Amino acid sequence: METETLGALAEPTRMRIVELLRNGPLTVGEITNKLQIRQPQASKHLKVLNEAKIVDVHPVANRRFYKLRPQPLQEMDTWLSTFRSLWENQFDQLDEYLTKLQNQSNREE
Amino acid sequence: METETLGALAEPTRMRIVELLRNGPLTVGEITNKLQIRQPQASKHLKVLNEAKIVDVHPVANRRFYKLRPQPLQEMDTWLSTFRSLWENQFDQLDEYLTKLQNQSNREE
DNA sequence: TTACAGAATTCCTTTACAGGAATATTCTCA
DNA sequence: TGAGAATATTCCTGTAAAGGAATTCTGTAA
Repeated sequence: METETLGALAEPTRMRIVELLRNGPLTVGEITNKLQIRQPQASKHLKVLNEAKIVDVHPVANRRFYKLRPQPLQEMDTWLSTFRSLWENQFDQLDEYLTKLQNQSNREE
Repeated sequence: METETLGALAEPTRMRIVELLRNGPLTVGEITNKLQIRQPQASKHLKVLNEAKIVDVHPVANRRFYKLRPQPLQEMDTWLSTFRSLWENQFDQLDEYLTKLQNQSNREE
């Protein structure tokens, strides 16, 4: 999967934008209002998200609606799925648990 | 979920380290060799991953074994699951499909 | 056409971070 | 204790990226 996707999401404001768009497309102005940021910053962040193909633009008259694209997030999900055994496997969980226990007793020495 | 997790992974070398560690713990030297990078860079990247709680260290004699911690990746997975309807839902897929079709016909004009 | 609203771009400054090279630290074992 | 292997840290430099402010672009409606 693309590190560009992660890089684009690794910025708090952009994370919030993506979370907003989970509920459907929004215009730049709506995003600006909901996040209480300045319009140029919103546009700049949206540009980054757009270049990372995380969002699409749909102009309607004077406005531009931004909308989530499934693909990059889906690719992240697929990539993460290759790690799922780390926490779905009982033995690994037990292992982590024992490690924590051990750390605790170490601290007591 | 933490943007720190995403930031740590949004660097190609660190992604590769995490992917290596999927198969089990490795020492700094092993990572250095497998990735063909310099040892200080390996240590530096591991430090970032460690501060993001993506890896744990287990000293054994002279070496330090680095091991994946499930939690941050699991949190990413949980976060992504809130977007899963974007690509699991038939209607959304159809919507994307129609959008692509429309873009194609636009290009032909 | 003009004026205006919505959105994008540019310029500037500051800060964070990556790699290279050198050096320091830590642990083991003879 | 001293040497050496494994790893971490420091210093330097270049670069990318974020926010603020100002400006520009674009489409709409009168």
